[in-house]
Amino acid sequence: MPHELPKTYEPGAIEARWAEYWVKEKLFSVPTPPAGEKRPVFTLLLPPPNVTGRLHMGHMLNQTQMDIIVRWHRMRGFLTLWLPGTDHAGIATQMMVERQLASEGKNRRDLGREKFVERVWEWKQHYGGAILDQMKRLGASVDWDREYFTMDENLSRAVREVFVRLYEEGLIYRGKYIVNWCPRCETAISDLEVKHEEVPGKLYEIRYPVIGTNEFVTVATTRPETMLGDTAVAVNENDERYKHLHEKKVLLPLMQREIPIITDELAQPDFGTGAVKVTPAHDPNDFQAGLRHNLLQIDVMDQNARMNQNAGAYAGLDRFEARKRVLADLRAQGLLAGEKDYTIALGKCDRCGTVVEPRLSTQWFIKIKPLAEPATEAVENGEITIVPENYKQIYLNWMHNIHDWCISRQLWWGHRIPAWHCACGEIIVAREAPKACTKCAGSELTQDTDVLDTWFSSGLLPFTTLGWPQKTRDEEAFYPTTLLITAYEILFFWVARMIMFGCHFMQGHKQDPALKQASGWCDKKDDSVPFRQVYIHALVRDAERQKMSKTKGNVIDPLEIIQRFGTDATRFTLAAMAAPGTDIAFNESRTEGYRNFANKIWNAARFMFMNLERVEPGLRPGRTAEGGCPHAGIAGFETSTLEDRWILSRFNRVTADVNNALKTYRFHEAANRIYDFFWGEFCDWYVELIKPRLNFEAGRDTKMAQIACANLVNLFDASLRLLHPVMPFITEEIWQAIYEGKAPAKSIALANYPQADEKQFDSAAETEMAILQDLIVSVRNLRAELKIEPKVKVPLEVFATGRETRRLIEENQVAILADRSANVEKIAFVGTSLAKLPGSRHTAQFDVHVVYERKIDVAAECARLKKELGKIDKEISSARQQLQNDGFVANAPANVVESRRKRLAELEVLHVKTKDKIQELNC
RNA sequence: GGGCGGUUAGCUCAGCUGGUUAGAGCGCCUGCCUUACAAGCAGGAGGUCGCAGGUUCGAGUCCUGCACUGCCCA
Repeated sequence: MPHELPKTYEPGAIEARWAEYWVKEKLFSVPTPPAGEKRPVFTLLLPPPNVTGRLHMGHMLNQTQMDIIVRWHRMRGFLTLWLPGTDHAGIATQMMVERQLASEGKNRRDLGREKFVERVWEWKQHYGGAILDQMKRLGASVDWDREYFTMDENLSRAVREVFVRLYEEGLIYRGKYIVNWCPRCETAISDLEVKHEEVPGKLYEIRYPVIGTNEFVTVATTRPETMLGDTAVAVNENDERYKHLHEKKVLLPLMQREIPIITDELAQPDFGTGAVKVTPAHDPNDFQAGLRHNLLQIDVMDQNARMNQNAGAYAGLDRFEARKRVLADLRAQGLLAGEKDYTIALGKCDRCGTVVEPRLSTQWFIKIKPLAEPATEAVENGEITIVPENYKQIYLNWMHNIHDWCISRQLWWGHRIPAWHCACGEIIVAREAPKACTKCAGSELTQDTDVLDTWFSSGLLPFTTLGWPQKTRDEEAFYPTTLLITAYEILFFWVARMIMFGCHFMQGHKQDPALKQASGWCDKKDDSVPFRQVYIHALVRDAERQKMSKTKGNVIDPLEIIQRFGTDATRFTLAAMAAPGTDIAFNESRTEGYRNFANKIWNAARFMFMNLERVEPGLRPGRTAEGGCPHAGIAGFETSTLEDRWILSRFNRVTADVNNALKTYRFHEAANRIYDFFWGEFCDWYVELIKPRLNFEAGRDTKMAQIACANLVNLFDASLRLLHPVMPFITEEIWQAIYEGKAPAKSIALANYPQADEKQFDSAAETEMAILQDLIVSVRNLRAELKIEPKVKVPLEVFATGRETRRLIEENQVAILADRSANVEKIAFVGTSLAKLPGSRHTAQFDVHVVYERKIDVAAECARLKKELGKIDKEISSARQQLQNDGFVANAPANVVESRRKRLAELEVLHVKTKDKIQELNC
């Protein structure tokens, strides 16, 4: 089989095959843990993508990070539950199906509510699962057996339960208020669903004649069309300009309606003319003022923001058309006193971009303060930690200024509000449809036509997906969920609401103490929170740092990137660029680089298999004696040489770093550490250094070769496990191949994650290896500078400053002689410094001279040496200055002072050597 | 108006709690098809860490101000 491995890694077929295998084998399904379960648990809820959704880069980043963390926990022996599902996405889904109907020349009213909802379900059956299929292709290791949909019967029942309880507790109320209304979606939306945009506009000044005088009051407004609904003019009580007009009335132009002049703080003397028109039905501030002064509320628009019959002559006009007409008419009557350029903060519907109309309507609201308080405390006192920490303050600020939440939507798709209206006016809120009115016993009850905000149901998911309102073992074991990974954008929409609902409805909940302890959450007092930690990930932008948007046309399709570079490379790109707190400018060249990394791994594997084939089959690692998975480090690694000691030490350090990085969600650090290790140390040095040992020709030491080979395969196995959470596919492919179908687990995903063994840290080996690397690099360097033909072998002269260094170089001559780029013929040791010789290089530990006839380029060499000397001298003076400074010696940690001293000694040696050489060359 | 972030090599970005010589990838230059890999190997050039102060024995890292820039909220 290894013979058949293509020279270039081709991810497509391999990834598809494993993705399917993982799902088919149900590798990531987690049964309800029995009582007495002792393993630590890790629970993660997938932020449900919209059922209408298609995978975009944001999902891909989010899911990559979740999958990394999830696989990492699973491999470390946690009982790891990742719950997938989709969101019914009220407005978006309804829009989708309405569009479909429109193409058939129909609209939802033609169908009627019931048929329409059926139609949405049909649509969902056909197209709804797309994004989950895409997730499967990403390798997301979720428990597909537990997939949820927010409109599922059990979750819907939980939604009704929550609504009824909140209503009974007085935390849900119904009332007529100004809400944000989208005239296109024909529904109310919450404050959060309005996006403000600063646009250039005009501030118009309109003259209202004061009745019984020849005077006018001039009011300033950005929305002249709403004047048709004016029911007062306000001035500030203390404004001297208007004191004489208190208690008077004005005649509203165009409508010829008499309206009072009132005094109210609404009018700021320094804004515009100091007088403002008051339109209680079309502005939230005016609405409040209207209540204060008992003003009429005249609604002049309909649900599509067209002027209605209250707008007199303007009825039937769209609001923007009406504005033009109103202005023209005012101008004609000489009542338009001025227009000034003005920046307007325009509110637009998050979903469709239509300008939102503040509209007076009857809606359901949640009284939020009582819910917000515990949710604020949970974060303040650290029961929930938010990473990166700066989001904590953002969260708290928002919670401190939170407003009541409008939860009703005038849609057909969603959870219908469990309230029934009786002809007598009574409203009955109940879990199931009531038979008769609780007040008049009448049976003519109609259910409220509104549905709930989609976020209302998704806010409940952390507990409803685990069986709430029933008390279940799942809930006891897996709640609170461990972590939430999500985008900043939905911190308020979703995260805050989950915390509020969790703290409220799970109050008093206790997680199974054994599991809680095993999972490391003993220090947490509150088990009502929906999650212990929140990690907020960055935004993925395009290569020019622009936010991706359909309108800009700069959207990068992750599936297309995957197609070209493979899922592993795409995942790696996102992981490697995901430094906490900074946005990702997605750069394709990086992905290309990580595809190359995959190819590098692939070819290293080919090299390994090539050698494995020549060894008895018994050498391949198999099941351990206990029959379980390979242990959590490198098994069966024999350190017989310096490079063995070195790579083992490096592997353990990298393993420690990677585990630490993942612990703190430093994905980029984890990815980069593995990359540097695998490519820069394992491939570039270790594999090269053991090549001489892998010679199986007759007369060679086969025992030595076998050890080298075993080391190689064991190290590879461990490295694959280390990398697996980031690049699940290629690691699975090679890992399975190593075991030739007899792998100790069904998947590398179920093998053990490497843990560092500090006993295998070997600083001495690392220092020695660094000297050896310096020597080899010096020779390569000299060869390049002397322009020696790559094929020509050169003899070397070496002077070692210390006895230890000499021994080191002597003992590792084979390694030096085997280096293809250095291409050394033989090594001769000398007793005096070679630093002065042309064609030599020096470090503080050794001088090396390439014996070669060709003249060096003296001018270039001088330039290099002078530059080097300059650097050395600069560093020497700063080091001396530092060491002469009593404050430094007294205050700096001992190891810092010590290393500075050592460095200075080294620099002094380098100074002498470099200086001598400059003199020798007559620079 | 309030709040938060960014400014480090030609480009895209690392540099966590202040401590040896500021790193990577891509791009660029030079040389190599060396039997794992040209999606590769070897070597090289390239940075007064936005500006000005301050704290400190020591600042890319902490503080203040300024400039430019991005985001969120009202």
